[in-house]
Amino acid sequence: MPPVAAATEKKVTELLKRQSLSVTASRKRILQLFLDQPGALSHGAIEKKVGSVFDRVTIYRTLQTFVDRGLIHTIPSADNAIRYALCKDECGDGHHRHEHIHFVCQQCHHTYCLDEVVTPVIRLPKGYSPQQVEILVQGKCKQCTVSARR
Amino acid sequence: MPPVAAATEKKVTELLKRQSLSVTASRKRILQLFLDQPGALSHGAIEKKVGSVFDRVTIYRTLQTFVDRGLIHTIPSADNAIRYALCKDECGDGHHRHEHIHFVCQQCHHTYCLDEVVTPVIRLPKGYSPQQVEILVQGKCKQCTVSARR
DNA sequence: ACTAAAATAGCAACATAGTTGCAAAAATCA
DNA sequence: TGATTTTTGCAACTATGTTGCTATTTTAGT
Ligand SMILES: [Mn+2]
Ligand SMILES: [Mn+2]
Ligand SMILES: [Zn+2]
Ligand SMILES: [Zn+2]
Repeated sequence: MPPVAAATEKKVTELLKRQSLSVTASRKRILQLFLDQPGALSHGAIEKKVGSVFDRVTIYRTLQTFVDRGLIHTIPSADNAIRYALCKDECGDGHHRHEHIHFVCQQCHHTYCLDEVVTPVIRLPKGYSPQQVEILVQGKCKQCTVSARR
Repeated sequence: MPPVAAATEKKVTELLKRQSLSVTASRKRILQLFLDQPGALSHGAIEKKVGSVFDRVTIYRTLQTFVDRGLIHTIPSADNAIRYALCKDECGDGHHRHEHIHFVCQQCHHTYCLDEVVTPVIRLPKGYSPQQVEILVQGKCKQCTVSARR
C-alpha cells in the first residue's frame, strides 16, 4: 500500500467520522474523488471514474447524503446535469451558506467554485423576497486560456 | 370563432412569418402559450397544457427552433428541467443578448424573467474569460408574498 | 388551384438522469 | 462476538432529451 493513498484514506475516513457518517467503501471513494481535483463533479462523471464498482443508486444516495450533511453542494446548470462540489467549513448538517459564484468553461466543460468572487447583492422589485442567489458565469477557464495562448 | 382567439392567432402567425418560419399548428400553439402568461415554461409544462395533441419530439424541436431564431431563451435550473421564456426585441436569428436576471419562486415554482433587474458586472480572477453571466434568484414571488399576507 | 420541392411532424428506439421499495450485506455499537 | 442499525444492490419505474427515418404538411412557383 503506497503511503500517499494510505494518508488520503485516513483523511476521508476522518472527514466522514466527523460528520457521524458510517465509513463505507463508496463514501470513501466518492469523497476522495472530490478531494483529488479542484472542480465540480456530476453523477455521470463520478460513474465514469469509479467504473461499475458501485451501483448507480448508491452514487445518487451517497451524493444526497453528502449534500444533507453539508459536505458538498449542488450547482445549477444549463445542461440538465446537477454538479456537486466540496463545501467549505461554513456548511454543516442541514444547512448551507454559500456566497461564491460558479464558473463553467465552455471549452473543457469543467465547473469551478470561485470562492474569491463574492456574489453581489441583487436588488429586486417590490414584492419579491429573495432567499438565495446563484451566479453562473460561462466562458473560458484559466487552463484553457493559457493553453490557447501557447 | 371568437374574435379574441382569432386576433391572437393572427398575432402568432405574424410573429412566425416575421422569423421566416413555416406556420404550423404546433408552432402557433406553443408560441401562444408563451404569450398567454408572463412566466417561463418547461417542456413538461407545455406537454401538460397541450395534452397529447402534439408529439413530445415535436415540442422539443419546436422549442429548439424558437431558441435558434431568438424567439425564446433558456433558463438554467437546479431541478434538471430547462425552462424557456420569451425574448425581447434585442434577440434574433442566431444570437441572444440578455442582461436580465431570473427569479424562481420556491412556493409556486414559477420562473420569471425580471427584465428590470440588470445583471451586474462580475469581476473574475486573472485568467478567466467570461462570456455570459446567469443570475438565478430563488425566493418567494410577488403573488405568493401577497397571498401569504392576506 | 395544382403541383413539385422543401420543411416539418410523428413514430420508434435509444440515451441519460433520477427515484422508490425491498431484501441482502456491511458497519456500528454494546 | 453478536444484535442492531445503516447502507448497498437490484429491479422496476418516471422524467427528460435525442436521433433516424418516413409520412404529412407547408410553401412557392405555375
Ligand atoms: Mn460552489
Ligand atoms: Mn429571461
Ligand atoms: Zn476550460
Ligand atoms: Zn410564487
